[in-house]
Amino acid sequence: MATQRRRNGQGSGKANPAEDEAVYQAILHALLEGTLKAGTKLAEPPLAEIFGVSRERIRKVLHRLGAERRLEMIPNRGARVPRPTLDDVRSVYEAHRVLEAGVLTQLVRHVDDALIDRLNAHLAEERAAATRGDRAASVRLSGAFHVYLVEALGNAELSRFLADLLSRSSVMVSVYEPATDSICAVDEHGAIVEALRARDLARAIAVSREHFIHVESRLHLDDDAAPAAEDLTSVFAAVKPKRRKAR
Amino acid sequence: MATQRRRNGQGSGKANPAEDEAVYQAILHALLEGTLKAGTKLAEPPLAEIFGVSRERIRKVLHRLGAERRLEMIPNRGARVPRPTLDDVRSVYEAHRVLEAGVLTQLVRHVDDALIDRLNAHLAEERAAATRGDRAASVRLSGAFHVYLVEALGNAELSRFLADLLSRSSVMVSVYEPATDSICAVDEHGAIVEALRARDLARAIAVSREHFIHVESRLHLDDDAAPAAEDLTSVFAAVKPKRRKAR
DNA sequence: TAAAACAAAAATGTGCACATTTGGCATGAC
DNA sequence: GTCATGCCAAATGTGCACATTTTTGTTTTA
Repeated sequence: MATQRRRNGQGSGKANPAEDEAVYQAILHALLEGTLKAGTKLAEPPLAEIFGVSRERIRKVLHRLGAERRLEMIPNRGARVPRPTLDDVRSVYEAHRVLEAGVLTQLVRHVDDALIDRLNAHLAEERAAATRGDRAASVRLSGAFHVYLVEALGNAELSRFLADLLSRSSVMVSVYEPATDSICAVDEHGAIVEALRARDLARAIAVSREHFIHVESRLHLDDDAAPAAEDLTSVFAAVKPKRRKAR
Repeated sequence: MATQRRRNGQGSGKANPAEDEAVYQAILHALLEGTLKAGTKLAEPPLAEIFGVSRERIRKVLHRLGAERRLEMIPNRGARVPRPTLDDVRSVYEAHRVLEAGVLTQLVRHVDDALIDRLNAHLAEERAAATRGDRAASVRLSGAFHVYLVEALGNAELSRFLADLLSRSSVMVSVYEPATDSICAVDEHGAIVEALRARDLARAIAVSREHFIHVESRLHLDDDAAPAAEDLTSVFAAVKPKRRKAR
C-alpha cells in the first residue's frame, strides 16, 4: 500500500492548466463579490476538498493571489482575506486620484471628437442604469468610466495599474460599504468629460479631484468586531467539485 | 553519493526561508545589473545545480519573478529574460511621465520648505556625482530623484508602482543603452524643484514632460541580432553554492 | 538536398510522503 | 482563578518520483 501507483481515475492527476484557472477565478470572484469576508482564513486542506483538486493546486493559487496582494500570506500560517484599514482604503483612493490627474494631463493633449463621443455614450449608459435603479450596473459602469479614461491613452502599464487599484477598492467597498445612496457620480463624470472637451486641464483635474473626495467622504468604518470567520463550504457552495469525498 | 542528504548548514533539508530570498536576490541582481542578457533562457536544472538548492526552490523563485513581470513565463516552456520592444520601453517611460504629472499635481498642494530643502540636498548629491564623473552613482541618484518625488506623497501604492516601473526601465536601459553621454538631467531635475518651490504646477509639469521626452529621445534600438544566450554558470560565478556537484 | 517523420533526451508540471511549525487543550503550579 | 508548561492534532513547506510536454538529433522519404 505504501507504493501505490497512483493511477487516479479519469482526468489523471497530471497537467491541467484549466483547473488552476477555475480555482483562481472562483476564489477571486468570491473575493470581489464580498462573499469572503475580511479576516477569513483560507486553509489549504478544506479548499482542496471543496474544489476536488490536490492541495498543491490550491497552494499555488493561494500564493498567486498573495503575490497579487489580494490575500495576506503569512509564512507558516497560511492565507487570510486582508482586513484593510481605513487608511489603506484612503491610500488606494488617493493613488487613483493622483493617477487620474496624470491621465487627464496627458489626455487633454490628445482629445478628439471620437473620444468625447465614446465617453458621452458611456455616460448615457450610466444615466440609464441610474434611472432604472440598477445599482449593480451603476457600480460597474461607474468604475468602467475611469477605466475608459485610462485606456484612452493606450498605455498597458497604466491600464494594469488602474485595474489593480480598482479590484482592490472594489473589495474594500464591501467592507466599508460606501453606503446605499445612489452612485450619483454620473454628473461628476459628465463634468470631467465636459472639461476634457473644452481642453480645460485645470477644470478637469479640479472636477476629478472633487469627485474622488466626494466618494472618499462616503466611506465609513462600520465595525471590526464581527468579521465572523465563515464556513468555506457554504461560501463556495456553487462550485461543483470533480470528486468530493463523501461526508 | 546519489543519496546525499543535503544537510544544509544547521537546519536540515527542510524549511529554509532565507534560501529562497538568496536565490531571488541573486537572480534579480543579475537582471538589474544587466548581466543576464535579454532572451536568455533560465532553465531550472542548471540553476538548481549552480545555487546548490533543490529544483523546487528555483521553480518557486522563477514563478515569483514571472508574477512580478521580470521574467517571461511560458507554460511548459520555462522562463526567459524578457526582450522588450522599443514600444515596451516607451510605454514604461510614458507611464512614468503620466504618473509624475499626477504626483506633481498633488505635490504643489502640499509643498513645504522642508521638502524643497530635501530635494535640493539631493540635487547637490547628483551634481557632485556628475562632477566627479561617477556614472553609476549618477544613474542611481537620477532615478532616486523621481522616487523622492513620489515618496513625498507618502502613498504606498504609488511608491510601489513607481518602483515597478523603475526596475523595469533599468533593465531596459541595458538593452537600449541610453548612451554614454552624461545623464545631464540634473539641470532638468533642478528646474522641476524650482517650479515646485514656486508652486507653479503648469511649469512643473511642462518641465517634467520635457525631461522625460529628452530621456526617451536618447533611446535607440541597438540590435536584436546578437542576444547571445550566455552560460549561466559564468553569469552566477559569484554565488557560492552550499554543495555544488563536482564536474 | 531538403523536408518530413520519428525517436531519444531533457525540461516542465504535479501528486504524494514526510519534516517542521503552529495552535489548541489539558494538566499542573502559584 | 489565572497563568505557565507541555503535549497532540492540524496546517504549512519541501524533496522526490514520476507523467507530460517540448526540444533535439537522426533517419527516412520525396
